[in-house]
Amino acid sequence: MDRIDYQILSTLHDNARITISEMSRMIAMSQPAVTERLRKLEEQGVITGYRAEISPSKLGKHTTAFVLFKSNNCKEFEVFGEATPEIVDLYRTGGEYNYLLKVVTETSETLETFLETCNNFGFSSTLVVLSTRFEDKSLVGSTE
Amino acid sequence: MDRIDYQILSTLHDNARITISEMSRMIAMSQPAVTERLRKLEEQGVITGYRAEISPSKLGKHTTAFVLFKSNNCKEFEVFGEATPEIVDLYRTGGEYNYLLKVVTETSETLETFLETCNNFGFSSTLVVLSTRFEDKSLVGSTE
DNA sequence: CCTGAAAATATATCGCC
DNA sequence: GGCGATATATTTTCAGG
Repeated sequence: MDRIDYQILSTLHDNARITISEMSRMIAMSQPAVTERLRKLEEQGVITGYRAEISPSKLGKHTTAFVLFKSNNCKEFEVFGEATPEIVDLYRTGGEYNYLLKVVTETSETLETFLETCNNFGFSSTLVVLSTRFEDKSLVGSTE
Repeated sequence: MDRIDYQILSTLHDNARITISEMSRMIAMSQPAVTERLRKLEEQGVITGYRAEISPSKLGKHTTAFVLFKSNNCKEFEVFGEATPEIVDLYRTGGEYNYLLKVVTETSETLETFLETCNNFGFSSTLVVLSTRFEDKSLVGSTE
């Protein structure tokens, strides 16, 4: 993992659909060499995937919240988490609560319905997101 | 936005680097038609970007935490948030705290240093992530 | 590990329905 | 909106340093 690998990671973090040819021009290296480096970064698990970012509001999902959760039946709760489309992220945490969920719903009413379902599994505390300042800041600094 | 648009979104959410030709085969539509639909989805802001997912641990970042924050100088705090590479996500929230941060650091020691810096801006409460069950579940159901 | 060249794919841009 | 055809660009593959 040298500086060129970091440049590749940084570039793909900004735009995962860039062509390898264009990247190879940006970083002044032949296109087959970039292809091979990229293949290795994927193989080693440094890059775990590529995803399109989709605007929740354009899909009618206008409410985002984080829910702290305390469950005493973790297996059951995780099955529920997997099966529930509103739960976008699911983290196991230390401290008073044992789960943190990111939840995306259509309106605050839909969020309320979701939270009522949650009450079947334990105790929760909700933080409503008013706005997102930024998300997914790059882990690789521009000069690494 | 019909069923085909949802198929395009779902496919790109799973793999943002798929070729349009391959997508056009999967959804049985001509390549120029898929290209045109994709162009419109980007133009309308339904798709806001494409990013590579990078494994924090492969970059030596082994600690993730969420930090609840109460600041009484929001402008100052947001400038700090932008400038601080450890802060990966920054949300404005309602309730007792006014910010929620996702923080990624190398070790728990680096997290501690970060939290000490934070104390200059207000009061915080930290939830350490033990493990991530899943992240970025698709907002578009497979049959929409 | 990288380059350069050639063959196989993919994309952009037509005119047409 | 979508299709087919074609010109341009990109990716894959591989011999050679």
